[in-house]
Amino acid sequence: MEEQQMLALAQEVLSTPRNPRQEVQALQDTIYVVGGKWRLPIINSLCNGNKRFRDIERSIPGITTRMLSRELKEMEANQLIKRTVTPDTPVLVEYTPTDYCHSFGSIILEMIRWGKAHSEHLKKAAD
Amino acid sequence: MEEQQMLALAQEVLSTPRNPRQEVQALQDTIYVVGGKWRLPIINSLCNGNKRFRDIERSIPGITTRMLSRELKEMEANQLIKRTVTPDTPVLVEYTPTDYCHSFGSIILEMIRWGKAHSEHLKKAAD
DNA sequence: GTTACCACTATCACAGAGTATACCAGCTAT
DNA sequence: ATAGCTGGTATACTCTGTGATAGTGGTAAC
Repeated sequence: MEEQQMLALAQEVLSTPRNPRQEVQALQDTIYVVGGKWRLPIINSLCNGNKRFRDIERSIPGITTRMLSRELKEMEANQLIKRTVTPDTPVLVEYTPTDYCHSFGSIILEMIRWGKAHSEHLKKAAD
Repeated sequence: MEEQQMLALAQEVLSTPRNPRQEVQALQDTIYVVGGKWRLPIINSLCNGNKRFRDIERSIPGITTRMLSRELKEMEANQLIKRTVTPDTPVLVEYTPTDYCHSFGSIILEMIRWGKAHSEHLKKAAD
């Protein structure tokens, strides 16, 4: 990415809203799509290079096999991920994020940034 | 904000993760705090300048008085907003976002960006 | 005097998100 | 052979976030 583009992005990101109606709709759409406790952590895990069921499971504290299984199925149906089975022995199942899936990257990064800042905030407040 | 700072921000936003353990924790913390259907739309509405109960309500499609009331109360308890009562006649109640509340700005903007891009995506797919 | 706005609160009810636990078939290393 | 890995399913349960509906007390306009 070029410097110019990055500046433009930063400016757009930081600009003030223009059309509240449209923007609240966009916001609610996004909340609907990434809603729930597990979508974004799963996408994050996949984008971090985890491909196999148990690896993804282990990378997300607190998730159960049931929830992971359910979410992966739904995300495959929604074209967010691709499931590939290699029928060697032993069988290998791999989940890979699609381009569409990668489009959540900025949201996830902002949320990680916020979470880190928040924990710093709590540390300081503990003094 | 200076150009230098903005560039640094853009670079940080777009950088690849380093510490997956810490980052997944930060992500889950954030999801916990902004979880639910209404938090972010309410914060967005407040940041757009809405102060009064009915104004906020009207600015968020689908929300009920009950949910708005509940969320506002909890957000006040969590120092996200300030509630000010002016006991003139008629009584005036105003909700204003705290600095802490403003810290969600980047997340909201990214989600609005995603939502807009998503609707463009759907329009194109309709062809 | 009745309609309507403001700022809510109360009660009831429910789907479905999420949890807990157990289990399965197939493979593999010891 | 038995313990452990992989990639899941099945069953049962909780629980809470959310929705629907109604109502309150005060003010003000027509």
